Amino acid sequence: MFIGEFKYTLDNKGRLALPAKFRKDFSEGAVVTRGLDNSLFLFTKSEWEKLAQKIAALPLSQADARAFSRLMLGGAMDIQLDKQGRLLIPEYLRNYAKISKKVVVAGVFSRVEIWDENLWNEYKKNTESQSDQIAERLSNLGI
Amino acid sequence: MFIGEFKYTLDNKGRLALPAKFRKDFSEGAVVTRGLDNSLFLFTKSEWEKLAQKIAALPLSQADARAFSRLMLGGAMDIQLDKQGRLLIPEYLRNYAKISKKVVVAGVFSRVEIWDENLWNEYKKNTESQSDQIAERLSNLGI
DNA sequence: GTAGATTGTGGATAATTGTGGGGATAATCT
DNA sequence: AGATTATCCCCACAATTATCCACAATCTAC
Repeated sequence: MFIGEFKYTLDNKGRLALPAKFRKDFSEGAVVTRGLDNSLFLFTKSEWEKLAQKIAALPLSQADARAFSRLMLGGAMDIQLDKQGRLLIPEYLRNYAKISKKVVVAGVFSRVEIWDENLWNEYKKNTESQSDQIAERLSNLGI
Repeated sequence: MFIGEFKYTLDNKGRLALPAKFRKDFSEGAVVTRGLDNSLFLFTKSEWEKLAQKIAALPLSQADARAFSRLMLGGAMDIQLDKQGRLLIPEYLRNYAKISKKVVVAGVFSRVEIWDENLWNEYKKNTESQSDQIAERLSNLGI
């Protein structure tokens, strides 16, 4: 299970270090693909297999199912860590996630998310303020 | 399993390189045919057999089924890679997919799709913007 | 606090891959 | 038949990518 939030900088070859605790889980390979809110998802091989099977089972005849599988399967990429525990993120995924230099790596249970630091901060700010609102609304309900 | 998104340029003989990771799967030959959304589909021999069986089993009485099998079966072509892992796409398929020079090759699980780069970008722009639908589909799959 | 190990980051070198072209052979046209 | 065109096989080479090594900063253990 992946938990925690870590900051890294891409070197000028586009390589990204993973948190040391995560590395052994990816020793057999990793799969990155497009995630939500301009993030990237990183799965272990076995988690990915399960997901890919489900996506591939969607009907070819439906246009939006095709679009979805093109985004997720076509966007996915098999990669493996180098000896220092780094991975090279393909350019098109870096573009998708608007990743420039500073990156946040976050463990979210069964997957790892990769964010551009600015987007991450922005997103956190928004959700934090939202959670305040939610709490307030809850308190109005007497909780 | 084919995954990933790769960019190539056709040389002036019309040859298209395949991603190195895909090549061994096509060493026994490949089948290209008309795909959906103005792309071309590329199958391994064995995947093609399976799909062709399914299509052939469609009821001849339905006009849609006839049209679909003409599209896929009629457009299909047996080809094989040269020693550098390139394939020569027949002209009528290049025309169908509006392929000119820059090409995107995308792995989508059991098939490989071949797109003109411009059409691919356009298509992606249209689908990426529907991120809420993507989120919904992902949560349906348990992500 | 000090010594040793670990980790983040940067480069150098070696291997692979993308792309181009020449020439031999086969197919097509006049 | 002869000429023209297309197709396949080989080689070549620049550019990209993977692999290995290096080192400073940080952390851990005693």
